[in-house]
Amino acid sequence: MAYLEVGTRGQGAAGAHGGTPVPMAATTSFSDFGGKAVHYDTHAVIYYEGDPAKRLYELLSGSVMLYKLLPDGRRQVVEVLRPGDIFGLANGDENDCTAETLMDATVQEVDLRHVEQSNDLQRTLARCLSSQMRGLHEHAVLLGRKSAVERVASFLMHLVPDRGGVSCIGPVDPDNDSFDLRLHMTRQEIADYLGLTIETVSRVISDLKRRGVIRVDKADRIHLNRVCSLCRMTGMH
Amino acid sequence: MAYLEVGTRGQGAAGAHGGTPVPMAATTSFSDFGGKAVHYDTHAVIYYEGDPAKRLYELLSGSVMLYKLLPDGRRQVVEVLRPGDIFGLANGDENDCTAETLMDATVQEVDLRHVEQSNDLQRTLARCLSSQMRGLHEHAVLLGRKSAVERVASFLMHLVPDRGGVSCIGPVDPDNDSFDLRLHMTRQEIADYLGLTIETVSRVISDLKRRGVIRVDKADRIHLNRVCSLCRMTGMH
DNA sequence: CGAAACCTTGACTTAGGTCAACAAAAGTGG
DNA sequence: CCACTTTTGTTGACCTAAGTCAAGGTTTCG
Repeated sequence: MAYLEVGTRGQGAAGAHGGTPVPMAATTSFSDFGGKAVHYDTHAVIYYEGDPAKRLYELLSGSVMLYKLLPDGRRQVVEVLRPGDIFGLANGDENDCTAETLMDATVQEVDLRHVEQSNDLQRTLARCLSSQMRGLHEHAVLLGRKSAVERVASFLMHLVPDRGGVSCIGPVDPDNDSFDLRLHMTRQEIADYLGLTIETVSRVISDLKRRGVIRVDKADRIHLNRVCSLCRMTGMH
Repeated sequence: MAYLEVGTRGQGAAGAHGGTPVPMAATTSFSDFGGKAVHYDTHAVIYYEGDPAKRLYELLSGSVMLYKLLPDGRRQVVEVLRPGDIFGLANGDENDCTAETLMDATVQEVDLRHVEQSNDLQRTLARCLSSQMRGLHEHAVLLGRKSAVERVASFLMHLVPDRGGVSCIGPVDPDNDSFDLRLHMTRQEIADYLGLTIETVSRVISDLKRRGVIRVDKADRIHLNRVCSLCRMTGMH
């Protein structure tokens, strides 16, 4: 296991146990408090739905999806996590989702009893959860009310930093409103995330291609020709 | 506006039934820490999506829904809250949803700055949020992967205490597996919650009636003839 | 190279949406 | 208490977006 302390985050305030009162202005992170960093390969399962929950996890690098299965095999990817997100939550004592990596990932694992005791961890937890909750709210709108095109457009827009949100200021260069992105999910994973079938996802992508909004260099390498056009297809403007 | 200080929860909150005297440490509630209890009438808006967030709210009694609107008027009800739930969360400084009562409701309102300072409130917050998060995960499965019948069946089952969950033990009396419930939502609200149209909700209910699974006494008064049958229609067994 | 996994496309089906009419409650005001 | 409007719910006829099934093309990898 090779892990580097992710530098950008927090200030290495003594990882002491229990409620050491840390000046909490800055973005404290789970990695600042005990636990260990663990590396997982692509498509590794970190835990299964129904497993007893004994740890809390913070994603340090890479990407992880949480999904639930219905008994007949239908799957819904419920969250796609990015570094800084927290998972492993359970109110009872069982994990409510399966957690699987989408690419190599490093994860900070903290014992639940430890989390229970630390005021700082609780505080960080509350902040992370409320942020993730907003994401879930927005995703509920996508799943409940958006068309297939709107779903795919929204999905792609989420992969473009600083665009599409409330604070979106439009293209930096008005003559070149393009962006290159990498999907770290297969068509099936995207479909299960967006509540569609693999065929519909494929068809929508082909359609965006035909309309000149995107260019597909490789299945997982997509060039957005006009970010603003795509944004107008999300149903949010 | 008449508000009484609701020191002890009006109805048992999530999980606890009525008379269980709870040890303080385990289930601290927002009402234990400052703020004021406010009463809202049926279909009152507590705040709008986009309003600056300045308070945190705990639902003490009654029922509140959170919803988001798309610019063209499509609505998604994102959560239906029960006593003990917390809302008013915002990661930036704007509320991400509109909060509207479904029936008369009493709400404990705590200033956000106050929440920021209290370790106990942060702890309570983390616990409530992780519980609500599970609900959102399950709802994502409903919205992304379930048929109309499964959605309505799941919705109704959620209104039956102690049934349908992992811990469901089946009917108490094997000869009488019935239950009476009251909907506090219009067909339109149910539709917007389940990601369906009002017509589909109406048709599914008529269909359940025709099949003898339920009896509709008044539009909002529904008698479940066979809870187990209904449960088998949720897609989860 | 060959197998397996993944992606795309076409032809066809269908669950649920749309539109429209009507029925049943629930307010409102005299 | 009764007209009278408004809101809410139901039902039917029809339509369409997305699902299903099937075939073939690409990429990846041992």
